Amino acid sequence: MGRGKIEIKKIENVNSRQVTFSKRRGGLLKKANELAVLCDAQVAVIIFSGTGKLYEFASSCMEQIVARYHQTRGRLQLAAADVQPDNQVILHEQPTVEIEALRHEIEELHLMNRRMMGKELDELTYNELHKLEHQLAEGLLSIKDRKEKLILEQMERSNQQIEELRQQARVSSNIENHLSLSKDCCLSSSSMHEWRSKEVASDTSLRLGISPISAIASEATKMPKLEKSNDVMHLD
Amino acid sequence: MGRGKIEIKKIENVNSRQVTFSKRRGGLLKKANELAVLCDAQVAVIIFSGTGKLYEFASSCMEQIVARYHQTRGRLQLAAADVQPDNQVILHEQPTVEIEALRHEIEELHLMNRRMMGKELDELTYNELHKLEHQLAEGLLSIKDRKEKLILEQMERSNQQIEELRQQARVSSNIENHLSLSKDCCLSSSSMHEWRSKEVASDTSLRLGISPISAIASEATKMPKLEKSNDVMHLD
DNA sequence: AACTATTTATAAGA
DNA sequence: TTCTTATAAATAGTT
Repeated sequence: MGRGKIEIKKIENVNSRQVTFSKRRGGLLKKANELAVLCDAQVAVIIFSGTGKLYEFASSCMEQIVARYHQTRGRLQLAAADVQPDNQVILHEQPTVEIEALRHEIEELHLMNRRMMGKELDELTYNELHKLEHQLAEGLLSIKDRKEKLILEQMERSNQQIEELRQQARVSSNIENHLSLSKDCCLSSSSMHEWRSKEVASDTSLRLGISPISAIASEATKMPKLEKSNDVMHLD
Repeated sequence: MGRGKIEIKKIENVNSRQVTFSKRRGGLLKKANELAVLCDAQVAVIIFSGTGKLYEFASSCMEQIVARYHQTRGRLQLAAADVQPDNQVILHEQPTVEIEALRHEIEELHLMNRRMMGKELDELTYNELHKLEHQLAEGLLSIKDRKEKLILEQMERSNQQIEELRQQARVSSNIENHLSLSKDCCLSSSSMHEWRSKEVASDTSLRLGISPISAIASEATKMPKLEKSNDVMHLD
């Protein structure tokens, strides 16, 4: 992508190597971010220049991504080692040591979770608190967006259903009956909380734990308010 | 780079998200390699798809690059990749099972973390989203409170210092000198982010991973705004 | 640091 | 999925 094609081998001219590094580094980090955002992926990039300077990108916490990498990789390595029992197995950890490490990681993740819930903040610096706040605020927005999307989808489905019922009613000339039915199927606050997105709902989603809310907080579950009134929602 | 321009935000259509992920993942890994070769840099890329699948590139050994990253960051790597040649490597059946269980737990915690950051929400029901939102909102409040507390504490310390300096100034009858000094020690936006709470700050707090902002996003670190002007803050 | 001629990546469509 | 192709982006070489 330039005035001429180049072959991919080390650029010998120090100066143009430096320039190219600067340009392509920016390009790589930008693309890493785009991939993470567009595809909801977790992406980490670490770059050390020839002179030892560090550049990095992490779509979320670098430590967490690296930890996840180790944890995923560890599993793969173990599986591979089980398949191919070598004579030299020095890379294997003693199980108790590995268990210790995993427990430690679990502790850290629990701590992170508690902090996201606003607990155990005492040891964090102002700067860290600020980042945490920023991240939670972003997460909150995504969650609100997703909720809104679910509502609108359900709305659409309800409308379709109502339309079908209306047409049936017209055919059977029994209007009152079906009107009372349509009242039941739309937007009661008690049924709202049971909605699921069509395809993806499964048992596992429950197991994968939204952290338990305190008993008191869960009592006061509120009806979501729809800020934007939408044409689709007007049933007439 | 395609038939049309797209904006960089999460692709909602699951299918095209998958396709784009596949294409861009390849592109990113290719470019990572090119940067490493052309510019003689050390490059590592870690990608987790939304479904948890791992993809990676490392211009040399991933472990080595990550270790160098940690070293540069001035932290020890506590991950499970600790290799210590042991003479006593007895594989019991039970530990393997326990390790599997621990890893499973870690996966769940990672998932929870990502969800709190507003990722991977697709499989959650409306009800679950609502609880999650509520919890995050509460957490956010706690964090804001804690930040405010840190600010007020710092404020108080600054005030004391200023008072001391004032008294010294009065004693030495050299007022102008100390006034200019007091100006330096209060509330510059650049120093704000470096504040630490007095007793509890420690190295370990960093390791416990508040997420670093993405390289791109981190350029635009903002000054926290103080919504509430407080008497304590008025130094005169 | 800018500027472009080109190459490369990739979005949309088949 | 994989291929194709029109178009957007990245960037090599130049100013």
